[in-house]
Amino acid sequence: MSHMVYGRLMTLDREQVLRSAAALLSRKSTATMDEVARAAGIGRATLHRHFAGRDALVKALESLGIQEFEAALDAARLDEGTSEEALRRLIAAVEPSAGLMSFLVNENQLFEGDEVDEGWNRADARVSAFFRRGQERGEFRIDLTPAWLTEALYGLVGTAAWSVQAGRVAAQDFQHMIVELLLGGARRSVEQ
Amino acid sequence: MSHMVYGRLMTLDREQVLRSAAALLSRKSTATMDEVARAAGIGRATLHRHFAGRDALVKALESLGIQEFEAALDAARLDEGTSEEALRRLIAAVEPSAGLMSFLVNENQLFEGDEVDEGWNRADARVSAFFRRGQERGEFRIDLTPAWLTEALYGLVGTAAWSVQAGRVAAQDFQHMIVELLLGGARRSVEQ
DNA sequence: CCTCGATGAGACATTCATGTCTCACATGGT
DNA sequence: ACCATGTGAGACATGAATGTCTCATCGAGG
Repeated sequence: MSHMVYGRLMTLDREQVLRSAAALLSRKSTATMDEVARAAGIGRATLHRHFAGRDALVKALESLGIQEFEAALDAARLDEGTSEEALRRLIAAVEPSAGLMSFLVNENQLFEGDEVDEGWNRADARVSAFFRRGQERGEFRIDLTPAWLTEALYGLVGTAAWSVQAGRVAAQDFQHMIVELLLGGARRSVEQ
Repeated sequence: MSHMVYGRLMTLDREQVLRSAAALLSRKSTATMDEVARAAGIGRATLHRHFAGRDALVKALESLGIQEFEAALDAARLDEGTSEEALRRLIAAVEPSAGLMSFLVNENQLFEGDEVDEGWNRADARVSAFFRRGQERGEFRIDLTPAWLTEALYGLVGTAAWSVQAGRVAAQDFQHMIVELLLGGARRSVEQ
């Protein structure tokens, strides 16, 4: 039998389809179900067999994105070392998922009042708590709220992912661009 | 006659319709032509009389956005005073157009290879040149490229506009959030 | 008061993405 | 060799947004 149980683990096929869908939709968020299928190298009918519809596909992508982001949060060990080191680890861990996250953030903006996936709230809380902790330690300035720093983090990750995608900045600078801007800003500090 | 010449100035009606369309589409970028019409307090047929179709409407919005952004660039007098002061003026001048700009930036991402409006290139060049000048003056750090700083500026403006819209941050903090993060970053500097 | 122009409402055709279904085919397991 | 399951391709219905058209109405200007 080629299918295993649906649960914490998913079928290899499903996983691969989801990956290629993420790659495509990160570039072209309005891609058709047919385009998604072609990109995955399968027929549209088969795509519909895996995912009931576009909504189901997007929800699956959302789960994947949340899962990857939370894995990045784990891998970053946000409570170890200085906040700066932790942030560098987080951005590094998040880089492979940046395109998908950018897509999902934009996608979530469309559902105005509707309830957002609880996973996002969990992730938001962890990021926000990280910034608050850094403030309490005296490592982050306190005139920028944790909520704004969290949003700015998402925004910069998305902007960087898109800028790389569009060829406007070098892919190898991804982490440096985000971390340096987020931490130190554009101003050239005196002691530097 | 209720119509004046179409040219540099547009009909008051047209202008107002465009404004309300900008306001609506900034919040809900997928709004229908019918919704746009209702929001403007006119019928769908009338909307089509003003703008041949959705594409024409978006193009008109793009022109409006570019015009407002270039006006903000003018008003900011980017070559007067320190780069920091100039950036503060720019963000202040851009605030009223932030929602529209955010919409247009996201919209432009959908037209991958297609040629972008030349107005954007002009504006991009001015912003990019501003950052480069600041680097040459020693006011901005040189390890972040002008291209990235330009993209980050757009991204942060859009993120801030959306965060305010979503009620996650206070509207009155708009300028401070963007300018401080963009200039100084989140790190608490020693001399502060 | 009358006329012209713009409008709103609605009918209508068209296009496109979606979702469902059928059928022939191939591949893998028995 | 046989059978079953998954698959691709295509036909088909559906719904939604778009674009076009007509017509009755309203209002301003002559």
